[in-house]
Amino acid sequence: MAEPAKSSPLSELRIALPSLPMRLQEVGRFVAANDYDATTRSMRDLAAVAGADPAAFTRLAKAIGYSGWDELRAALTEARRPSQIAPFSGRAKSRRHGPNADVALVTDKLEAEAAGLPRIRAQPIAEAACALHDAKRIWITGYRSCRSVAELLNYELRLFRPEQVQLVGASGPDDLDLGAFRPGEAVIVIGFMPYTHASVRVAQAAYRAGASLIAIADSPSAPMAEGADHVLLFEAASSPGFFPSLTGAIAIAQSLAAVTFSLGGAAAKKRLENTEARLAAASTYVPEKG
Amino acid sequence: MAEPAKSSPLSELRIALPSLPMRLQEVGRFVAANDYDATTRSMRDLAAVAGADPAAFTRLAKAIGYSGWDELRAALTEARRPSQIAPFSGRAKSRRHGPNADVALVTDKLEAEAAGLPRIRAQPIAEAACALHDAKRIWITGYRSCRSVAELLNYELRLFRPEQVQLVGASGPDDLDLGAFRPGEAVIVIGFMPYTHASVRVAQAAYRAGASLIAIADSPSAPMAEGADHVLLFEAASSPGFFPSLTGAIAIAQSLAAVTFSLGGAAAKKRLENTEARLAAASTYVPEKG
DNA sequence: TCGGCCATGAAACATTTGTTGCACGAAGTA
DNA sequence: TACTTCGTGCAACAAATGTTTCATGGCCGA
Repeated sequence: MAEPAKSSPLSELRIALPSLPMRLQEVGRFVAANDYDATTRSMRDLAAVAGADPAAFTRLAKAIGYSGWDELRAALTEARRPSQIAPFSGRAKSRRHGPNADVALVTDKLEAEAAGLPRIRAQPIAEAACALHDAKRIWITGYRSCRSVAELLNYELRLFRPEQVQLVGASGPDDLDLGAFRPGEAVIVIGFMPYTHASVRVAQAAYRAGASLIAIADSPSAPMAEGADHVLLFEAASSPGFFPSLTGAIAIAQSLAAVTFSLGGAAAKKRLENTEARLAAASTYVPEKG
Repeated sequence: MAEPAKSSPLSELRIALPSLPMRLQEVGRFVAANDYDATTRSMRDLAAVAGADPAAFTRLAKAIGYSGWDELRAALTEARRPSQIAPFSGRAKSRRHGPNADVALVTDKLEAEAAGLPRIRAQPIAEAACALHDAKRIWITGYRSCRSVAELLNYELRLFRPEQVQLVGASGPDDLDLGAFRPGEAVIVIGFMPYTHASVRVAQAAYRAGASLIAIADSPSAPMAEGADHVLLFEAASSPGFFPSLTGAIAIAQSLAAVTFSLGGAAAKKRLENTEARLAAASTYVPEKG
């Protein structure tokens, strides 16, 4: 197995955790979850809160390679120390090569992802949400990498409008759904350059059927945006040569879902609560720990 | 004289500073300048660094109204505690109603989405990408809303490593895949609170199989992160009452894919070009217009 | 100059801290 | 069953912590 990065004491802890005795695991989890208190409060205090023996903390520290709790705590303290340098901002774009070239690439990529978000316009999203709110039925389309955005939107909208939201092509060939569009329904198409024929076909079908068309795209001149009632723009192009950025599209999708939910009022809230209750009853989730 | 705002112990300290004896001023300034060490290291340690008498710290605390150094330190500790709520700080949640309430909501939501991005750490992503690069096979898991992230990652990685990347559960029940994990393979699990049992099961299976485990999660103490070789953190919690934010997870996924591609070098480039050529030949895309 | 006052450092104090030795009990082995 | 190993809680330990006391020395007013 590859040598795990010893970047942070927390990661060392996490790696060793599963191979530890049960009580030590409990304590370890507690430390990982409350690492701030671990650095500030005393071992006995922590033991009292965690409901464990103080000695367990010392044993935990030794089990993962420290000489004692003091040393582990010191490591945690250093890891938590507020970085003396700014996290991002005016970071010099130096060394394109060298040992940390990968890290620089990640940094660049993240910056590129973040750069597009502030330019997203809020007004069209709010208007599109109103259209969704009024729609008797909502169809969602996205191909290739945009499929993930479409599925997220589908998932979130179905949380509170389960019967009225549907992915195009979810229950058979897309073409079957294209004939099902009706006036009073809404069709969402997500895409960016290069545009797939399939998405354009969906948009055209929606237009012809008289459904209100919402396009989430990277350009107002995108072919799916032709005839659209609402066009929500994001910036896909980022670092050249790599995959286009989808964070903007995701942000739009989530905002859209949030506002639509908000417009749904008490009824939507009720539906969401029902859904969550059902999931909880099916014990889908891991119970939260104290 | 107006009672000064007792908002933070540091401000109390600064206010009282000028009226203190000289030595206490020095110590006070030292505490204000090194408040992180003040909360973590011991009084005697601080005294040694500051070149002052340990007793001076006790006297300082009493001089500004605390019962002793312990109490002052406790106050500083609480003031420094990472806020479990509202990294939004002093944002006035004004006009929640009115004509443009929806637009305001969109704006808030978008800001919340963007806020988490700068805090993503690049180093672990680069390390995880190396692990992916070395992996003979890559499994990807995500449930509920995280499924969209998993599918995006799957899509992008398959563009240049089609035979080696696979969604868990893509070709049958998840349980079948869980037994297929092998050492030398990589398993990516994406999730945030509340965590699904299924995702935890996948993580545990990966750990037991000796595969390298990469967790993309909202907390280092997430159950899927236990035993993980790499943990990539994003912030899911945003506007309360609404769906958690996935932009951070998407940004991480895309950075991960980009660096992995970069590590692939000429071979990966070739594969990607082949894939694109095939798509073009199938006339998937709408030709660009001049 | 004297006497009171306060700031200051050093040492002694009681308390709390992290650690370790020990005993008990469960789980595994011969 | 008898023996060993290991995990665990308890209690005692030495070290370190924050606090207090005391002695010293400088400062100002009488």
